[in-house]
Amino acid sequence: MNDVARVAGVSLGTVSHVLNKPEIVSAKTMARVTAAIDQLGFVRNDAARSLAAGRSNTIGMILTDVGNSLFVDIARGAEDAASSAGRSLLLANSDVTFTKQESYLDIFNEARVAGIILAPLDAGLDGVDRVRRHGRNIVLVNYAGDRTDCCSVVVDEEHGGYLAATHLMDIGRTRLLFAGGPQDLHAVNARREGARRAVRERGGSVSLDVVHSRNLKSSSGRSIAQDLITSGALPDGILAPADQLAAGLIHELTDAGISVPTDVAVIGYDNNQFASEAAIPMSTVSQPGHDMGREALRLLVDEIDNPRTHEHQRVTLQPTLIVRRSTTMPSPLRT
Amino acid sequence: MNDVARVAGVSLGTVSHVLNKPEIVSAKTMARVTAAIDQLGFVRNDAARSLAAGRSNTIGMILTDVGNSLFVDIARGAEDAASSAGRSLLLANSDVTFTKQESYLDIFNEARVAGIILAPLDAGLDGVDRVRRHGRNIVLVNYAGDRTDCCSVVVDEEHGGYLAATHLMDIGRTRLLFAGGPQDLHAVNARREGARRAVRERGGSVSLDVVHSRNLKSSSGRSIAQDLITSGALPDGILAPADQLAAGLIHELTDAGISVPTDVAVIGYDNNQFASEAAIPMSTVSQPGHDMGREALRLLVDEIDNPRTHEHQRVTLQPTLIVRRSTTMPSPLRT
DNA sequence: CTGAAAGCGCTTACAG
DNA sequence: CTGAAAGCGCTTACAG
Repeated sequence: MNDVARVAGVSLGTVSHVLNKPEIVSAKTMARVTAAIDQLGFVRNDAARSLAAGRSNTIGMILTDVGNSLFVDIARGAEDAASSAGRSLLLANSDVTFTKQESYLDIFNEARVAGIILAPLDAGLDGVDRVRRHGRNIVLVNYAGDRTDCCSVVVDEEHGGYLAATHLMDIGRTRLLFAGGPQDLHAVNARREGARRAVRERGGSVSLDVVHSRNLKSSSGRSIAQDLITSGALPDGILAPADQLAAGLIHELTDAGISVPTDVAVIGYDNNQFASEAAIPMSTVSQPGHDMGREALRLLVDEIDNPRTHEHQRVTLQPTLIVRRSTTMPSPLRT
Repeated sequence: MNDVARVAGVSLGTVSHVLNKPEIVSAKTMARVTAAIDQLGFVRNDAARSLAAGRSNTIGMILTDVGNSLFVDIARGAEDAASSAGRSLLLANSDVTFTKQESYLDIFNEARVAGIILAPLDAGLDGVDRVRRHGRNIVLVNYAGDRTDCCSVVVDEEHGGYLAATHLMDIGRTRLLFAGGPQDLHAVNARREGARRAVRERGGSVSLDVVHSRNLKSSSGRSIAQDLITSGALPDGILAPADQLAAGLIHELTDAGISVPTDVAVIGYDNNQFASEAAIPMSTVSQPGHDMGREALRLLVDEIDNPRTHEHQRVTLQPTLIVRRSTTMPSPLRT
């Protein structure tokens, strides 16, 4: 920047002004300085800028699992909102690992980012305290426990389960199974409760069984399906709290000659990319990932820009039902 | 850090030493300083550190498309290697958009990261020059054009096409079709050439037709399949240069009552997550994403640490064939 | 092994 | 509208 000032024949402060407050610089000076910048190929040193200004322009985002398209959607939403707001977004992948989440929190903290968007693991929100203690703004997305001391954007998981169960009952299924999922995942529990409520409200003779599994992967779906087949007591509608799990279920059922959806209708959760690509396109509950990311970034920027007037809030978005062939009676004639 | 020095009763420089060169500090001083750090909850300001040291500890990585699991694997590989090397990795998603790629390049350049790993678009490598002119280390991954002035990690795309075509011929297919893909994508062209070479080398009466498509999405696969069905001239083996495309093809063929793989064997490319989850698990060519990321980071760190002795090199990794049901004759009896 | 001091490249009141 | 100067929080030779 010194070089730029020399070449342009102005002072250091003036160069800084054309970069940060172009509106207070005269057109002539402006032109001289930008010419010098171009000529020299000058690129502002952001480390120095952050240090001098006491704040940075970039926002850090920590995703639970970039292999899950929900988080990719969230990142895209945040990215779109960030570029509209003139901020840059840097991503980190905690990869469902608590220590990685904590470590990235520290990295962003050391980098003095303007704020952090965290999609936290259920495992714990200790890091949030640590970061907030340093005055760093943080907003939680996708899961927020019961925290009210920072902004958060969550999805109504209970409603998602409710939607899925209601849909299965609407197509006439009466022996439902909520299949799989660890018992200690907040989202899974909420979805299960939503399904329970739907069945309760419907009344009548609809039953809802529950089985658990170690994780939400397709292998768990397969083993659940095998157990069902062995037991001989098949449900006629299955709710899986994840598309992967549902894919494993469908796979194994179909292989055993059990027809999906005729014998058993299956609905997943998350609307992952492959849900629509499968040979039996999968019904699912879709979470508004893009909106989640956008909202989270909006809240964060408000907190950064208006530290005095900002009030923490929890934004709850609604999931939507997506009906595909895995819960649709095949029509005798395809159009 | 001033506060830490005061509380510990040592000088500023000493605190810096315990953070950066713990081996030259006495045990007693070390203990006093770390105690003070804990007590104060001190977190080093990375902006100041980068500025004073003239270099940063973090590495920036720009991915073409985090929605594609290949890039997620690359990120994971780089992340693993980075944490072993004591560096932190920050991600950005160019989302197959050239302007975003350029903008992130500039952001990392402004941030004075220690180095950049770029998975570039075919669209152009201008930004690479701009960044290198500022002395920033950069390594290219997945695609490198013909650049030899920086390190790169690529996959032998031609060999991938060769593997796929050879496999189809090995299972007795003789009327092959290389289906889809824009004509201006380097990777697609190389895969097609590999397939051609395989057919040529095999000799005999195997034919290889080629059709193009606007993109690599499943909708393109569907429309290609429709055209084939309409024309009535079906191949008995199809190579698709992307799993998505293959999924669309399989979908549409199956819906029309054409059996995959009995009538038409289909092989995809990339080994995306959904390839194994599909109702007809898909054969595909797998790229070693994790290794690509790891290698790229290794090359970058070598360039950063040994600027004098470092020599640019291109590492070419080999893809592998993954055979699944979409190219396997179904056995009459399942075990 | 430790301390004092210069300097990294910016921003930002403050004068003018 | 522009310039001079202090200061952001560290690192790093250099003495001792």
